[in-house]
Amino acid sequence: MIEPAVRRGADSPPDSDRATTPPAPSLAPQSRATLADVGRLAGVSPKTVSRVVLGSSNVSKETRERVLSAARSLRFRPNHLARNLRHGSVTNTVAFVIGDLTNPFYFLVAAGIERELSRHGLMMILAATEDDPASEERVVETLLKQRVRALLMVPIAPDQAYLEGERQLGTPVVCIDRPAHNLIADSVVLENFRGTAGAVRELIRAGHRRIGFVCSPAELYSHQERLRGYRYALAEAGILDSSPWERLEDADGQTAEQSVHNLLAMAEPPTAIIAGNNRASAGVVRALGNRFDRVAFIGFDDFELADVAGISVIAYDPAELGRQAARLVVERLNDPIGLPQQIEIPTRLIQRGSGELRIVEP
Amino acid sequence: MIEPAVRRGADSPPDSDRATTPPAPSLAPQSRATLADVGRLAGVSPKTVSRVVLGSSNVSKETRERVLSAARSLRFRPNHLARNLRHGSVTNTVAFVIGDLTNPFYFLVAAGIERELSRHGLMMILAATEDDPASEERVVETLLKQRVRALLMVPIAPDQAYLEGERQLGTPVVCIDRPAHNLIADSVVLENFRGTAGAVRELIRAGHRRIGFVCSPAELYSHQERLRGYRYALAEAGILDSSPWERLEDADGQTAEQSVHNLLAMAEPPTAIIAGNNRASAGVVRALGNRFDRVAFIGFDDFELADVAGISVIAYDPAELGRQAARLVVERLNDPIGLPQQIEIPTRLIQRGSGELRIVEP
DNA sequence: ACTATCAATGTCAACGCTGACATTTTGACT
DNA sequence: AGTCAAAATGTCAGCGTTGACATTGATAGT
Repeated sequence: MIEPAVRRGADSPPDSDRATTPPAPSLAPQSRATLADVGRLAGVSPKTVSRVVLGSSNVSKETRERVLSAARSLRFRPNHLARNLRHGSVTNTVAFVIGDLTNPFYFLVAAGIERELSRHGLMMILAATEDDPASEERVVETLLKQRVRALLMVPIAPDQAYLEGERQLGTPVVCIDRPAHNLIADSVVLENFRGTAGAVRELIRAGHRRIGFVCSPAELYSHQERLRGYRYALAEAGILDSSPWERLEDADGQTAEQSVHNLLAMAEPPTAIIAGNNRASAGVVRALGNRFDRVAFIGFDDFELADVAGISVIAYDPAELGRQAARLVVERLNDPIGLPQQIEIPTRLIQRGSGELRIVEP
Repeated sequence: MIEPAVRRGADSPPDSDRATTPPAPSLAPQSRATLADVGRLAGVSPKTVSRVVLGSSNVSKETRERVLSAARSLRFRPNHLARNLRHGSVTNTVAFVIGDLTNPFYFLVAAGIERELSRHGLMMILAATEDDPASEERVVETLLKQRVRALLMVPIAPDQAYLEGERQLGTPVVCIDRPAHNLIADSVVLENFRGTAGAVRELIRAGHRRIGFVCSPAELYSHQERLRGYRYALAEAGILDSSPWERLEDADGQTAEQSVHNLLAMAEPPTAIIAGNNRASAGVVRALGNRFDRVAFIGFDDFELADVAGISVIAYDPAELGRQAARLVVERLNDPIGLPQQIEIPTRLIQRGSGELRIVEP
């Protein structure tokens, strides 16, 4: 932890010297100018300087100009810490609490958030929990001490009840990608169910009956929903037990490749595979090595150059997810009361021909 | 712009009512507890509460416990705005000013920054300038008003002299990917020159003589260096004029594909192409469509699934770039004096066989 | 019993700013 | 010249916290 060191200028020697050492006004000031400094130079009170800075109308033209020139020459920059403290400790910083910073998905979400927030004069502070449930509360606590204006988070801890008090104090909390547990909060999620269900239906239509599903363990809401959609669409087609083809073991993002090899080694291997997230997709692609004539493939989440490789995906707009979440934050700030909303970001199947278009004989 | 609204509790009615309406102490407090509130409940002075919160030793065990329990029951959370103001307006927030949020490169850098900063109790605030030089100073100004502790930036404006005063006040400025203009500042850049020079040498070794270079206009330091490395290695091989094969026109990230088609339409088309950045790479891959038997290809910057597609790249670790930059910030905070450093992040050629390994007859 | 010492706690002011309110100045109109 | 409203400016306090310093009370040493 870096300690804040109070840096007063070299023209503030220890007390013993003060009486004898003359001030050195010619040197550039070593500490920041305040309203009072500007006022002194312009021959007005700090309050008048404040009025100028805030753009109040009740300042004579010549005073305003004198103040502005003094401010410029002292490089005055209003202290928002002080201003915010004065105004009830309300900042214009919104925190985005994210599990795994290296997942490109979240970055695109963050980009959407940043853009929307900045349209409303709000700034985004990014905090990572390293996908560690225990650190979530600690990170959030730190942010609240900074008096962030609102919280955007990808919930990772099993329980967000610790935020209840904060919510009552009027801090908006918006959950991203999955809803909060034990906390009334807005959330923005994907159409997970519709996404996989649609993909499965498409595969069924092409004649596939044995369809594999490679994903992480279904602990997260999003993955549960995707699994549910997959099973539901299979059930529609009369396939009531899909468990032989479910491989929910890619916890670390490295196992998906192996899962595919396992599936292909079955006596009756699947003729198509769906990946439940972008990490799993990468694993599947690695395992299949573009041999989609053998096994059809559809991945959840688009990725760079998937179009070149001709890989079909269930796509959506991560930036839109962020944008909507930020929009909810702004809405809640303007109108703290109101029922919590759950927004669903649409997904759509982009068919690029990675096997899923070919009609398969049963 | 959202106005900070002072939210005092419902138990603070207008003055006219105050005398008649009894306070409702049973209701949860609608405003945040302060040191004074906690002190009142625990029967001690605010200062003693402060001591407990700061972990000072000079508090008796029983007082400490009484205070802690009072703090817990009031959900007390120290106000860092006030604390920071008291301590000379020094925060623990470091800003990362970034041009284009959607470039995955910067996100990985940001991830590296965040991780390193958090090891030192610092938080990262992300601000985008939308690649607009004019907005850089505005964005930075806003951040400085918030009294960010240090600035990490990808310089986009042609001049950073406006930060000189701030530097003198002790705010570390570290530039990323390219050095600052007219400002003494640390910077962390890539081994751009060595990267392209090495790639060209490898192609020369394989027998290539006509090597194309597809990139954005060489306005940025990084691109200039890459171009320089490309030309230098060609000159080493006796090829003194490479201009016919230079296509520095991919300003928007969309033109690279067209540039490749132009190159291939030449009377003597290049037998190999180097892309100067990841956007250009995507364009080249799109244009060539994996037909590396026709034209060899090496891209600057690795990307997801480049290994699967077997595309050779000049790679480096973006997170390392961020980590080093953050390290510099921490170093400068601990030791404000010292010569500015320029750190170079190594690049290395990863040969995956996108044509560059095949020996070409001259 | 009497001081010296030290631990535990309190008082006060200030960090920089701005609302609420007070005062002074200006100028327009009798 | 005298009155009054409006405009321009100033005074003061307090946002929540914590250093510097003061005070209290207990313990130990003579």
